[in-house]
Amino acid sequence: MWVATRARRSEALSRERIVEASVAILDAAGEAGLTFKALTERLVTGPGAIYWHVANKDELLAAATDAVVAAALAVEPAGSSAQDQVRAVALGLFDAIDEHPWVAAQLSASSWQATAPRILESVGRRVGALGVPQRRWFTVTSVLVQYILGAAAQNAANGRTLAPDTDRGEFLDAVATTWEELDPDDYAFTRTIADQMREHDDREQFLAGIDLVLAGITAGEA
Amino acid sequence: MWVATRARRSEALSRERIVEASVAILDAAGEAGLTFKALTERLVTGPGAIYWHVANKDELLAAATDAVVAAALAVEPAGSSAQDQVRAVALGLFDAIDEHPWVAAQLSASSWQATAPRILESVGRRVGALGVPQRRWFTVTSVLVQYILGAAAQNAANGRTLAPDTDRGEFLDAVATTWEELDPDDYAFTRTIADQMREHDDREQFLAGIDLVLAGITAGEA
DNA sequence: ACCTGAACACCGTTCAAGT
DNA sequence: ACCTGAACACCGTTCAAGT
Repeated sequence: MWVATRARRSEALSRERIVEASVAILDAAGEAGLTFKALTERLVTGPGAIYWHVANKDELLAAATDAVVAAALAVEPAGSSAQDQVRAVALGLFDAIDEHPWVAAQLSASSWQATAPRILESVGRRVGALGVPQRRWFTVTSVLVQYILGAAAQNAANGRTLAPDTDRGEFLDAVATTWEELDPDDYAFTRTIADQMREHDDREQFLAGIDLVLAGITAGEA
Repeated sequence: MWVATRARRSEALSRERIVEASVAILDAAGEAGLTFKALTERLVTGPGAIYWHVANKDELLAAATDAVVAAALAVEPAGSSAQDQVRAVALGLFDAIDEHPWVAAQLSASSWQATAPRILESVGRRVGALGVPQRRWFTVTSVLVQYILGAAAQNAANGRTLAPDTDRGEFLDAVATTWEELDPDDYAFTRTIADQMREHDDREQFLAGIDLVLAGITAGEA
């Protein structure tokens, strides 16, 4: 009753607990849901207590983003070949951003600078193992990371657009139908691929993109 | 004096003028700068007048984004080969987002849905011209678009981080130095490429990425 | 050192009233 | 049909006061 109660009721406030609560709120309610009111209610304090540990809301978002990325990269990727490991790291980030869609917006914001080395390092080591000559490491790794984050961001954005209860099949069908109804003169191509969009799988397509880039790297151009 | 004055003083309010003013404010002051106060001052009205033409702020941001993207894609890309045209379209978008960095955040937000067909169409036509078999059009085009937007978004984010008066060389040097001071055990790779980051050119690297993807497409994998 | 909570300036949005 | 501008609810941040 004594010690246990104290621990359960209100563990001392800390940066870690604040970031943890922020991630939970962001997951549940999105970026718009993360307010100091929501935070203080969840942590049972006043705003001043939070400002003691964190400079402002931007820093909070950056810290929450870094926490999610760090967790995603902490999983040691299975797969023996360097190619498989690149795919595993890429998919790990893709899934993490898919589960925490608000991360996408943050990664193309200023919090980027703190998290960049983590991602560069994890992808870059495998680029080295791929046999890419050292003078191309920076370029090749940057391209891979840009593709990974770009694709993951758009996937997350698509997911966010949906109301939580919508059927994915219905949604894709609705988008495809919209595309098919576009002006044939201006949108001939988009109309043609509408049907392929109807049946595509996001993760499969993401991996196809990784394979495309890997094929380009192996082809040894650029 | 009579008609001219009326025209100069306050051209009738319209959705178009509101979007135009929004783009100008976003360019000058970023996303945080676009407030209804700033808009009403610039357009010399009250907030109610703006709400008559536009549903809410989100719609305003989406419309501003679409205007910038449409303008970037309206330029007919020079270059004879399909490969050159892909590069030209890609670079057009890259530069547009570089000039209007706030577009980056919007393109991975929900406004995406309205602008997507424009970009798909423009890139996709050249993918067709590349000789890619039709069943792969959707995948290949999506990969290209994801890379283009992902890379452009990160480039824009990097630009935004800088104070407007900072020297680019100094900034890159500072980041590279930070990387070189990372823990050698955890960041062996990142330390190795720090020097390449110091001297890289963003546009060149972006095009190298396009070439990598194009090489992958030509290699015929995936 | 850490926390409280009232207070401040500001923001998006609404709406009754005007023309 | 289009515009005005006061009013509302809410938000991030500060700070004097407490322990």
